[in-house]
Amino acid sequence: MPELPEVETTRLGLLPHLQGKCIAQVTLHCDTLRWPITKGIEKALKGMEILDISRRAKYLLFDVQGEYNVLSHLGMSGSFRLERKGFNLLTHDHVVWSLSNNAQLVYHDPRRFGAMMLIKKAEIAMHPLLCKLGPEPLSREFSANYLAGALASRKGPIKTTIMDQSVVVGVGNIYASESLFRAKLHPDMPACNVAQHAEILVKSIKSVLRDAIASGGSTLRDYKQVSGELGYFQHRFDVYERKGQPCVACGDAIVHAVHAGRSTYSCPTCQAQRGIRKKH
DNA sequence: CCTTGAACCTGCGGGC
DNA sequence: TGCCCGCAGGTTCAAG
Repeated sequence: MPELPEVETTRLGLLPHLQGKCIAQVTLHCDTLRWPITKGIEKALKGMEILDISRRAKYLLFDVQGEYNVLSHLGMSGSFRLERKGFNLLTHDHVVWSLSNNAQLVYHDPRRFGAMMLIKKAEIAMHPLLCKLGPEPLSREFSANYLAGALASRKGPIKTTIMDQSVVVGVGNIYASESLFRAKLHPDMPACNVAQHAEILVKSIKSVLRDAIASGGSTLRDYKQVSGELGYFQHRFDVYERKGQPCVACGDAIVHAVHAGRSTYSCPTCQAQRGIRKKH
């Protein structure tokens, strides 16, 4: 479910409730998500204060007292919510952190593609899940110059390339289609041919992600903000899941395609391949 | 190195 | 009603 905007919305929702609170108890209702939940996590976190929550790519990083931080990923269907003591445990509520003020942090993930693991603070930068990630899309590091260089050796379609987390992090299946629409670039364009349009693509990715964060992310099926409120960026999709509906810019029907097994949506007119003249 | 496809797992909606 | 199929916001791994 979550791309960068949903993870960032989760972080922003959790932070004011968790920062400065102590973890009284951790309860596991499941051993394994995508990987086993770190053995001994209950003991390692007990009594520790939550100092901060940060985000890298689509990972949440809980900075807690002691030797370890907690690295978590929401996979396709994961979410965090806050409850009160005595709450009704739902199916797929896999982990509960009981806080010192009786608030309960619940990790819920039907498909269990997510993750929760301890990592040593000293090893964050070199952690295998984090060390090969590309730049943060909303940072200055993600520039036209950088992207042009990253695309130069890539011949695959631009859509799958911007979803490659070693090129740029945080862009998933929704925001890839939305970004390419804003940039007026066809998803099938070979990535190396997009190097010359890197500036508009960088701007489009940044603006889509910023707008989505400002809207509390997108709720397609089950994603909710920490408060339980739905995201509402889905009401502002230009192309995603709009097959056959009129393009917001030109009125032509949005088309659906598949790239690397994932659905892609685009406007065949607005995103006609740049640099290729229409035949007549 | 780059790319693709399969795998992980559950739930839901559509067609028959 | 029930079953089977395809599909769903991600990532890793193996193989070409």
